[in-house]
Amino acid sequence: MGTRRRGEELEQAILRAAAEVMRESGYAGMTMDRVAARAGTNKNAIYRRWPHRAALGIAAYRHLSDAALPSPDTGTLRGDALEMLRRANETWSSPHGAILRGLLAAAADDPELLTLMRARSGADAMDLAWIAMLERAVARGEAPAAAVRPRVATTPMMLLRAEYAMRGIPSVPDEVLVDIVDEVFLPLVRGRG
Amino acid sequence: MGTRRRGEELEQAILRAAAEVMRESGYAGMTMDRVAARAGTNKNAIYRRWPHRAALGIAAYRHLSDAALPSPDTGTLRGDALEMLRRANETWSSPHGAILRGLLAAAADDPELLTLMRARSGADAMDLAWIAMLERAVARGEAPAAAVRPRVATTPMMLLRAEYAMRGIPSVPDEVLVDIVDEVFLPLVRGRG
DNA sequence: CTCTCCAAGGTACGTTGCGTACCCTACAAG
DNA sequence: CTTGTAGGGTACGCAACGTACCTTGGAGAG
Repeated sequence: MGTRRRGEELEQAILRAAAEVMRESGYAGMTMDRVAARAGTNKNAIYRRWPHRAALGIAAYRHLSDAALPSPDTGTLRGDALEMLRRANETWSSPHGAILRGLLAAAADDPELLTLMRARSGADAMDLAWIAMLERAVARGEAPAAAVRPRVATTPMMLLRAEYAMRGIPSVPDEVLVDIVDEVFLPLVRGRG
Repeated sequence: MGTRRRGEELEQAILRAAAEVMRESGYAGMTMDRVAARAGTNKNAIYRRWPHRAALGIAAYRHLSDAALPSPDTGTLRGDALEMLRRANETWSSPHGAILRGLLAAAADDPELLTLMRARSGADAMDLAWIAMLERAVARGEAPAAAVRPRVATTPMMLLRAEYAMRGIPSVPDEVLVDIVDEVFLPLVRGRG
């Protein structure tokens, strides 16, 4: 027989299996027995590594989320902002996003898990991208330097997230994205001049 | 013995029991057996009325949520806005709010339940209060008429909600509320002039 | 080369909680 | 008085989580 897997190798196999199961049936359908079976091992091996299902789910999520997209550079602040929102909207409304929402719901009342999620889902990197975007706009003379503030930079994504929480969810219509940019973000940036 | 309860009377008893249990142990602790026991009946009577636990939870939630507070009127737009946010923050971070979050998490992937929640939790009434607030500010000459736009009015509450989703939750620090008002809401309103 | 120890495998179990099935009983209406 | 319907009691099936315990492979020390 193939030699018995150990340590790192086994760990990767479990994570891969968990990711596959989540892709097929979402986080809700990711049962420990199923993951164990799929990975060709048993629950012991899993529980020796992660304390509970949620932790495994979060750990496995990174196997789905791939490299961060490069920051868009359309030449205008409006174009960049819209592009960022559109990409985020696409990601969140994909099957991929459904999994993330499932995880989020499961972690919703456990702050410890929530911070884990934050780290894995690249929310912080996202904020930095918005700051960078604003700085480019300032360099082009398109926005006042005073507009480069964290609260301003994070507002559009925050609004998009809240929009998800309110609606049934799947996908936010494009008009809303345009609205967020034209009615909130740009006035906010320009108002600082 | 007291005569056997039926129809409306029994239904109310069940809802009251469910609300009590939720108050004590949150939505997660609201098991069907417990509710039945507390109501002095059995699960049959419950399942004859609600298809599943979530539906009962949502139905019982109205027994906790009481009348809407009156809109604040501090004399300044800034004061009103801050007061609204502070009240919302208090409500959401109370035990009461914990229950609501639990319900929300449970309903998160069922659009049908989500709309039910929206109706019960009075989110729409909230938006109207913000519009009214803006109109008073316009009447006082404190804000340009062009600032009375739905997207502007809903932005602070949206930001607060997103803040909850991001953090572990319980309570958003007051500085954040001040920030939302001073860094986003007021500039947005004034920028319209 | 052998021994030893730990991680992995196998399997079964205890527990909780949802939702269902049945059958018995009170009570209201005809 | 009869009868149908809603309540009550109870037990069950089932899915999943998390745990216990024992057996076995195989890597590394001596």
